[in-house]
Amino acid sequence: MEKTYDPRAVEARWREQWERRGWFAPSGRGEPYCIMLPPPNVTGTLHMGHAFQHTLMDALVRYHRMRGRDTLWQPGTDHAGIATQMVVERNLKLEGTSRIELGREKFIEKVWEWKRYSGGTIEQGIRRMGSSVDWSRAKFTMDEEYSKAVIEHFVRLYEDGLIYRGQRLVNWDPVLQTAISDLEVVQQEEHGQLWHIRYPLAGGATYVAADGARKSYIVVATTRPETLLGDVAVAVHPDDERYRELIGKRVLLPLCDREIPIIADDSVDREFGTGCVKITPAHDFNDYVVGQRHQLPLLNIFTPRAAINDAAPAAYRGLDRFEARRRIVADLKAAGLIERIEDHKLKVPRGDRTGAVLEPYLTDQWFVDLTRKELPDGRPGGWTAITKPALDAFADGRIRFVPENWINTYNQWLGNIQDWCISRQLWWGHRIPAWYDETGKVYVGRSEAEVRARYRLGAEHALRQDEDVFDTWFSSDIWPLATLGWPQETPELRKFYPTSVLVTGFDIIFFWVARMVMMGMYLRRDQPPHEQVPFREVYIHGLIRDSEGQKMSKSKGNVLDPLDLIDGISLEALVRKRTTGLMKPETAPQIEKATRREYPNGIQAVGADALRFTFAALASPGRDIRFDFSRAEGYRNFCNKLWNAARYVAMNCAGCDTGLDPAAPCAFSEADRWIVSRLQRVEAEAAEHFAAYRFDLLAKTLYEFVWNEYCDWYLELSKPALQTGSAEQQRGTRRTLVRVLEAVLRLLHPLMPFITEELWQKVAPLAGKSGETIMLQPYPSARQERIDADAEAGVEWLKRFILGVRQIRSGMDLPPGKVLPLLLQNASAADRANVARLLDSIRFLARVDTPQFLAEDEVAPPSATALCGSLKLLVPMAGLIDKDAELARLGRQIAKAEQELAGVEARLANPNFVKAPETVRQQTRALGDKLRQDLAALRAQRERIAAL
RNA sequence: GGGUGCUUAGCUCAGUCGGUAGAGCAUCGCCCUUACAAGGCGGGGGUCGGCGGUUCGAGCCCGUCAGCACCCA
Repeated sequence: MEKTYDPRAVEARWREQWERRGWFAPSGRGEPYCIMLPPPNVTGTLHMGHAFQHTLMDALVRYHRMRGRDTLWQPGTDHAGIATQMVVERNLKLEGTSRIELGREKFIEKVWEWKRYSGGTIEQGIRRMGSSVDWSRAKFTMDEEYSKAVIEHFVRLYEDGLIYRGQRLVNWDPVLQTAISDLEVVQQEEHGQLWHIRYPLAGGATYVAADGARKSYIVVATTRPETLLGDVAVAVHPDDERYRELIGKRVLLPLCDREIPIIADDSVDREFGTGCVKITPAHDFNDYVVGQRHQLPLLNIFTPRAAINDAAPAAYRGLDRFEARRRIVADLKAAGLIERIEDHKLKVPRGDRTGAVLEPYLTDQWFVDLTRKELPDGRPGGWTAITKPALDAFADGRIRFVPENWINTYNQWLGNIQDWCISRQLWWGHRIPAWYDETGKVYVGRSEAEVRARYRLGAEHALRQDEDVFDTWFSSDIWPLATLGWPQETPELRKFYPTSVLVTGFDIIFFWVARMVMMGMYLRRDQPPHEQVPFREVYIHGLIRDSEGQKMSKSKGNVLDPLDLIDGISLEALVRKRTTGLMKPETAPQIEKATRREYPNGIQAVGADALRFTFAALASPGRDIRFDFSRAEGYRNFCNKLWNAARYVAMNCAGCDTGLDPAAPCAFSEADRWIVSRLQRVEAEAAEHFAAYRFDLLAKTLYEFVWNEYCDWYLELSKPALQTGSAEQQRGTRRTLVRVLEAVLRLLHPLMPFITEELWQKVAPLAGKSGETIMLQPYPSARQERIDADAEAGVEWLKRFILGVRQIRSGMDLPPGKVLPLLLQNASAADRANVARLLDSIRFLARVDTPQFLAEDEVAPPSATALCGSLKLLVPMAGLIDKDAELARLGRQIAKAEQELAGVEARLANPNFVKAPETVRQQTRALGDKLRQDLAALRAQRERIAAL
């Protein structure tokens, strides 16, 4: 074996083998366990969030597979409507053409081309992480079968009366020219202005304003003066004394020569601006509601690109909305109608993809009803049939969140949900299965043929399919169903639905989790209640941020590519990667500088296992992760540690008797029994941590066991045993060495699949295990009867003893290799027995001669001292030890003990301490006694040395 | 405005049932000891954000203030 672990070749070999042998597929035996991979964008690349998420899912899947469950990890990709269409449009622009120029059919062909070109990238990334997904079942949301399921989904809801088409205000992206979901709107606080505009009263009327002056106008405050063209009323609060007399009167809308009414509505905030607000129902969500209440007309003044349309006065037609604002403000100023302009902070809605300012826009769209209790014909409405069950599933525990407090977020959102606009004015996606005849009458069905047959429409009856496609989430909401074959009642669907756990980020609880629950349950409502839900648990993980806590983004230039961490990357290549293709090229120098500062030597390869282990170790619940590269380096070192431990075991056990023959007796030392005992405890902890999704504690437990116990102590203890032990003892130690290591490899396998597989192949035969892969071996579980309290106590004593000698050695600057004489004073019978039993270990690990016991009345020579309980360890000073150094060392120890004793005594002195439980009081008294004894011994020693 | 989370060593974070604080990295000293220098051994480093309360005892429970982050309106 090489001296250092090199992940590259090992990883490539095993991931190829695992997949080729079909070991990722369900075994067909055992209780089902299923995780649905959140389908990534088919044309995307693997980012840190995926890598993190995949680590956790793969750990779960490998764990349960090893536990004998019939395990399916269902992979696949999403067509990601808007995102993909935008990328392809950008590419077309570079080629000097456009979507419109190509036409729908050719454009879609281009998208498929792009998918074929870049579609494998993310899947390769997933493979590199070691994810054990069942590739043979991989699905794509635009697959023919999947698309059929999406259509079925829509048609069924439609037939149940839960889908309607209507003209409503939606969030409109004027750049993409499509409706987008509320969830895709980012409300950004920006600096703007508040314009105070005079609206003259109609017919030359006047009134006495609040300041006592008689005025012929009222003042309306607005952040969007251009929408004035679409005003249909001015509203005041009904109780507002200032304007009471004006209610029912009319104003003359500036620049438009239209008269509009002054109405009273109690939604008006009297404190905001002047207390008079303009009402523009076609361009503001609040105003829309007000308009409905007062039966006001809807006056749309924008084109789909948000330019002024022909409903506005001729002077402004065709102007872009921002230009229109400038012109309108200028014209109002010229007319003396601007009273004042003040700076104002406001929330601006922007599209999360384009960054464009969105418009509330009046369009025909398709909606899923999620709010009605009952349909007019008496059937259940969307609230009753879809929303309420999705709330109930969590309330009654059929699904639970981990960590559970996410339930609040979920309930709050679902409790206030609006109907879901599912149509998008895009070309890439599932085209809505609705057809219109010449009169505009709509027919919904699974295909045009079905529609014609069903409604008896002959070929002479022209039908035109709806141009729009579905919101992507309206297809991924049936992911757990459709990937398993729904609407067919397939064996897979019966076996794996409901799935076991969904692993995802909190940012898509609304987008995806809630919608899968709603639609999954609705479409399975004929099943028993526990079988309807799409998953039993939802594990919500944090977001991966950079080391400064910033979100990783291309534009910030702080993105890390998981593959670069696995493979390593030079500084120059990293800088190039981060600074090319920026939206704002002028930020490149800054990004370059920051990158050179943070990674002056580029990134050294750590391998997939170390990266996975890092993610697991950082996966504390309810917390975002600041990705710290030094942590990954630490776990690369851990891989190397494990590798070298195995190397040691191989060197000492390969070709030797490792106790496989049951006829040959083994003698197990205290150390052997200790490490086996500790292993049981670790195995029990591992099971707990998996059950609680505490990957961080799991990683910590295993790390500490391997490094601090198995390597630091057990391997060292095995050395004297193998050098000087009897045949039985050597056999016992070799057997323990290989068996504990073999178990450790299985314990670690779900987190670090590659290195554990590689080492297992070498170690397993020595441990008498056979099998083609560690993947399919049982996960270790604790055996109570192997816990050995005596051995644990013995080795703890030994560690204290050796630590004492090492402290003397280190404090005295004595070379590690130098064999020291050692005297023991004040030894109890137990101490004497321990020394006798563990003599070889003591001599080897402490590097001392056989210790000599001092008789009770014997005077010790001047020595450096350490304590092991009440036992005093003495290293004679003659020729070895520096008096001043030893005094300083003792001084430090005394100070420490004094400080601790002071605390203990303060507690004991508290008169109320009698209320503490007896065990605690006894513990505290014992601690005080021990400290006092230690102090006495240390002080006496200090005096003796000082007197020299 | 409503909600959630966070604040512990220089940095990144654990801390279970309330019993008197831990890890990794960094740092300092000694050591290339035959598994591992990506290492070994030892050390230093803390007013657990502030204040108040409950308690014999608070990093942990309660209240309050401050700061940071995110979500919703």
